[in-house]
Amino acid sequence: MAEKPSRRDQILTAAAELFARHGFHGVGIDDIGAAVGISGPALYRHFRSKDAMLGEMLTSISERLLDGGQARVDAATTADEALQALVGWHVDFALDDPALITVQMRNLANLTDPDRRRVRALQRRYVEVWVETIRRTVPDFDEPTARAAAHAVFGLINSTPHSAHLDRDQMAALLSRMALASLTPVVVTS
Amino acid sequence: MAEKPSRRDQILTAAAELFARHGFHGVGIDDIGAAVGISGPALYRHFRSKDAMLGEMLTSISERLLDGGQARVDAATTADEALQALVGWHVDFALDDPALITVQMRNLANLTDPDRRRVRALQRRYVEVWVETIRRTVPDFDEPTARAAAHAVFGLINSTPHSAHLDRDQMAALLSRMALASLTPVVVTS
DNA sequence: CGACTAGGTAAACGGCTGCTAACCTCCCGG
DNA sequence: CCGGGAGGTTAGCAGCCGTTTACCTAGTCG
Repeated sequence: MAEKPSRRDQILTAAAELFARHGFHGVGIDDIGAAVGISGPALYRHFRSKDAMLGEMLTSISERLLDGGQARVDAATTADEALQALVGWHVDFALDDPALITVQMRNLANLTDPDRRRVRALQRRYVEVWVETIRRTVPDFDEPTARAAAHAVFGLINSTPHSAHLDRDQMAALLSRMALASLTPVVVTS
Repeated sequence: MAEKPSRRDQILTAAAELFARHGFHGVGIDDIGAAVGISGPALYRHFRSKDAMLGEMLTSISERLLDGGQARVDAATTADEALQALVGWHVDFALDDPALITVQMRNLANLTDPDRRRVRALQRRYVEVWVETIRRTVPDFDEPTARAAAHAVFGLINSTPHSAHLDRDQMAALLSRMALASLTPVVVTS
């Protein structure tokens, strides 16, 4: 089978890589074309515009994140389990698709208005999944605090692309451990 | 006295704000001018080029981060104290200058080659300060792990700009607590 | 076999944008 | 009073870049 990736998908992954490295405006249509072996305007056989590529890229990322996260939480039986699953899910995503994570973090501002609305809505729902899960395991967080904590954990996990010094498994273990520890309820020490 | 900020500095802070919001390529020379009340090419009385603005901006940020961090560590007497001071320093910086932090995170790729080399060198030295401090308090981290952990903590703290739901002091307390907790040595529970 | 389609090309256009040029106006020291 | 530098202005150029156009293949299918 092997399910050869469609041209559209080839283009999207190549573009994601480039956008992640140079930023949306730092990448030309010709660069993207060259990255998949065709040149320049041939891309318009597959996408209506450069903006449309970014739009499709970001909405699909946001959908995958939300769906996967929701599924992991639903599959968990305890609150602690849910949080661990959520952290593991996001860590895996960030380690397996660093380019996509980077683009999602940095290039929201370059979206078309309607696209940005869509992506923002999806992201908000994903954050809500986190907020609910966090509040179930860390009772001393009120809702705004939990939301801020969720964003902080995203930052922690998404920092991945900048440091590839460790191999994948060690990195996953480290990030999961740090993320969970950062969400530990205050403990009175000594 | 009041030490009125020089025109150069006005321009740099305005530009930082714009770069943070729209990205380097997303901001025009005219936008920056308009933000300080003059228009367009007048900026060239103060900077040699748009790239030079970004260069000066990022090198000064990196220098401030390094110097301040080093000073805090030097002033501390114990290892734990040093780590707390370092975290507090970075948190304060991120909360007081969210635009600068954002630009430093996202726009390294837009620097001129020599500028990028300079900034990278400064950043590396700053990371080294963290690595040494972390390793003094978390003995079970080897050096690459400590480096990865440092980057993760940067990500955690630098996520600030995306969530201003809490007021400054609550935010500072939350971020410091989370950052320190994420660096806690493994504890055998139950 | 012919016609249509999918997917590619190279060439050209048009707008945006960084930067330069030419010029103007304070202000201030001798 | 007057000469020059500091700091503006507007007009314009040059180059880049997203997009359109016109054209060229292969396959595919009636």
